[in-house]
Amino acid sequence: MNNKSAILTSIESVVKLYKGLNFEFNEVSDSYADAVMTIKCDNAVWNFDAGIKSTINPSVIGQFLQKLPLYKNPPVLITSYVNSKMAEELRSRNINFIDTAGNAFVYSPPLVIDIQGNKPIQKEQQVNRMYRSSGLKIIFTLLCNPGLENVDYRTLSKMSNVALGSVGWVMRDLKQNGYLKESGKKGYRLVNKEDLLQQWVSNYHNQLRPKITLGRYSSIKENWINSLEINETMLWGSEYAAKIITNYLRPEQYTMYIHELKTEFLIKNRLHKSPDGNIEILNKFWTFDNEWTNQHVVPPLLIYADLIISKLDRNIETAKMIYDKELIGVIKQD
DNA sequence: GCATGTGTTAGGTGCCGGAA
DNA sequence: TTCCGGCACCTAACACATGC
Repeated sequence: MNNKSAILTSIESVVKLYKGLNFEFNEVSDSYADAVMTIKCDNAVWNFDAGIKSTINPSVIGQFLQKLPLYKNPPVLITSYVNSKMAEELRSRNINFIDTAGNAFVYSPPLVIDIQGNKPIQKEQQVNRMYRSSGLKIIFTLLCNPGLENVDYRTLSKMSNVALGSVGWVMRDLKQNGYLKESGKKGYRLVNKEDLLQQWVSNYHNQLRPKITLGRYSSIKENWINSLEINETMLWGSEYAAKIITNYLRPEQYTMYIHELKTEFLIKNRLHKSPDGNIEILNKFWTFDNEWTNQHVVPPLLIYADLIISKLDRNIETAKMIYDKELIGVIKQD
């Protein structure tokens, strides 16, 4: 049983406790929904397109919002646990959800379900190493460099900037989770990349991004962006990178990925720490170059992830453009 | 048989969260 | 605030495979 089926099985036993309502779940293999949830009450019937997620965080919400136009029925998020803060945010955005702890918000008048305050019944499952920071660095390298799954571990460790010892553990997890399949003479092949990409985006926000964030800055220079001294270790991410590759977005936030942030760089560009600044600097965690490096732009996967996390409509729209233009071709090569 | 390349793993280190 | 234990990650050594 995969993770989604396990969550669905738990949900089925939870919703039996909702008196007067009959729930049915039918798994589907659409590009947007994982299942169709049907609620019956007296003679009334409601259908919902369900997205099943192992966790809920801002990036998952972003991905969910990106797919909204595709849903045929009102959508509902099904997950293991939604904490009270996240539940409040989902309610405020009118996003339906049900979790395995028994919390739910389903608003489709006259049907209204709003159950709060239930705590998770079991401790979170042991997290795979592949979704820890070192694992996420390796997966990022693999997703950005198709065919790299058969290079030796030392090369992969250098490109991903993780220790050699970690590579073996992560590759083992990728095999165990069905993302790395033996393919005869060709060695191993990365499969199910679309799911892996979405998992990467979700976990990047929680696990890796906080560790590589160096801080927020503002510049005291007017028109600083035009006089910025760019060096070879600095790449644009998020909104400004999206502007460069799509020419669609007008950036309000500026995200830089820098290999080693040096004081001279800050002094030259007159950047100073500011919690509300519109310049965010993060550590560039990978060492490989690709076609985007010359344009001082991070790989599209990272731009996509940062835009999705922002949860802003225009950014999500741009993320979808980048997904369709730059990512779908790579992940469909199974 | 030796050199080199590769994957595995034991032990050390540092970080983080919870308890006092 | 400090201490402590658990955990993730890294280093370095080891074993094995391969090619000359």
